[in-house]
Amino acid sequence: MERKCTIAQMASIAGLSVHTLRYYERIGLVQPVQRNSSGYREYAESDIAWLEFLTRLRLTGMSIRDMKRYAVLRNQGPATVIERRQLLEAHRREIECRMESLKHNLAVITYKIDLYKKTEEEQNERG
Amino acid sequence: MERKCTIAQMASIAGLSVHTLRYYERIGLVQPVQRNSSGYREYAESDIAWLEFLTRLRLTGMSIRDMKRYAVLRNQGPATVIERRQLLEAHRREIECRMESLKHNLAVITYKIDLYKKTEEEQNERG
DNA sequence: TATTGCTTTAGAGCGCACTCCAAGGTATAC
DNA sequence: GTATACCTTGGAGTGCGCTCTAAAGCAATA
Repeated sequence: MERKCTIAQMASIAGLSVHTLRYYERIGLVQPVQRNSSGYREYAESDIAWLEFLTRLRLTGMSIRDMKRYAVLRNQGPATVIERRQLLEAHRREIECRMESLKHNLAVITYKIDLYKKTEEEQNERG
Repeated sequence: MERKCTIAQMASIAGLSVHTLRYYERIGLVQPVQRNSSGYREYAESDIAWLEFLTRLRLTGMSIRDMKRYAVLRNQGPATVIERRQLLEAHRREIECRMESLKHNLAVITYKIDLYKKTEEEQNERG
């Protein structure tokens, strides 16, 4: 017997707003959630992992459009594992690329910070 | 004597669209550009470095709002170097944070990719 | 002189990813 | 019963960062 939780509880667990949870369901990122007799959503514990993975994809810059592609494949079952892997691999390459770019730009920004420090020292000497 | 260039040339050099160049000027990220007798913009070579630095800030996820703050400080001259350094240092911390998060999420995604590979192998054996 | 291709402006439009609202139903506590 | 705190929906609104349009003027070439 799986524990159920309300949308507010799930929002708190998954670190998303209730608005976002409903939005994700509406656009098909999440399959229709079970309802109780009053029509309230009843999230299952098993939904947590999926929402967390979605959040990971978002945090790493995947667009909702691509997340949707992934979600659709996932819903189609085991036949799509190759395609899903390829999608993730493409995303991984993008992340790696962006990390490289970040690293480089970080170095330039650090260089600039050091220049400012020098300028500050000179201002102190003159002042 | 500095070389001048048109907005289209600058767009090509800076890797931004002419729309974006005008937009950046309009919102004050870039100070009013010199004009020739016909009212056309004449970018100076010295504008390139600033536009490239702005692009670096954007690429590293700084909001236009914060870039504007930085630009305003810069326009106020040497008196603001400390504040500018602090702003960049705060931004650097954010970049470092995001890189850490990317690194972690990348690991999870890689883990998932490897799981898919295993599944694929099993499917092949059974198939 | 006409065409093509650049430039100008104010202002509108767009795509994204939410975020919120109004109007109503349900659950719990007092 | 009633207060309040949650839940539902469709649809509108928001903030961001551009991106484009219309209407006009300027420049270079045939």
